[in-house]
Amino acid sequence: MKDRVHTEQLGERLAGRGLRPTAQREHVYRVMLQERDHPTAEQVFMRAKKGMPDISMATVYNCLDALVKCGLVKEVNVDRFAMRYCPNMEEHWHFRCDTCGEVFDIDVPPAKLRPEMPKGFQPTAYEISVRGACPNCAKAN
Amino acid sequence: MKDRVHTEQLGERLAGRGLRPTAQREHVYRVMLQERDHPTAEQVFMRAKKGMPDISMATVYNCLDALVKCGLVKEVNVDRFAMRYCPNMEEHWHFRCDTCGEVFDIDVPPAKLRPEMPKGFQPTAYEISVRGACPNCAKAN
DNA sequence: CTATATGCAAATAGTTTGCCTGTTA
DNA sequence: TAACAGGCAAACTATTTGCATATAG
Repeated sequence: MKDRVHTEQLGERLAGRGLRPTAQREHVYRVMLQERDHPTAEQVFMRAKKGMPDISMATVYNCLDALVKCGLVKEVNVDRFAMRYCPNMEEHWHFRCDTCGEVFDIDVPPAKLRPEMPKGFQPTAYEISVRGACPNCAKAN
Repeated sequence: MKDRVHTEQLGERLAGRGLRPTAQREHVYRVMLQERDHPTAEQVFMRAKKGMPDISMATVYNCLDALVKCGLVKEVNVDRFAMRYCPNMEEHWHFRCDTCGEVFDIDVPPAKLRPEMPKGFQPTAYEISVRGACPNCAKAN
């Protein structure tokens, strides 16, 4: 149900940016909402092919771009490897596990979200990511 | 003088990691200390060629790797483009200007440096980068 | 003399682009 | 029917690798 609401938003959101709603964009968005993790474009591609076997990698990039432009998905850049995409639009931090490579959302009290900058700097986006061991991997040593 | 001290450290630091001191590694380190900015490997390569015309790109990567391994340089990953290298080993944040692309060090009171994580997470590195307009570009609108 | 580092060129990974066809408003 | 989107393959950028030669311990 919640996904349905989101999917209906999609058309308006795209239109607001002069972008057209297409089957591929809707499908990619649906795929992004299905698992609340931080897939790479490659992973989105593989998941998207399950319901739409002919979709191409270039289209996945195009769709993800469109979703980023209309504010439904965020790009996350936690390491030197592939860009990841995050459907959680709440302002939050990321924790990347050095052992399993997984990326976790860290919810943070609003007061802490926007650290002060020296005067003159005008921040628009805070990208805070922490690396280390996630609870699972820390337990397993 | 300050650089000289650093350069002398280099041999021991490398040895401590089982790495050999070479002319190239010393030269790349010297280049890193000359301008306290956040060059990409490509930029380090171009600067390094001035004093050592035959150095190769692969060697620049090797040298930067060696410097990272022995804790004299840090990798900085502020966008989806090339990795940057930072000779400032003090714990600090980064500010990346969306207009000019420049990366600035932001010194932060120690209390703020290591935000708390939910229990179970064991952080080893905090990578905090903020994007927006730097003082110069903000002034120029 | 043996292990490690360099230089070069080729390989790779992630992403973007060009071109032609299909689809949307 | 004009502008935009999709599919495919080729191009591109940043980085890594393999291999022959050079150098450090």
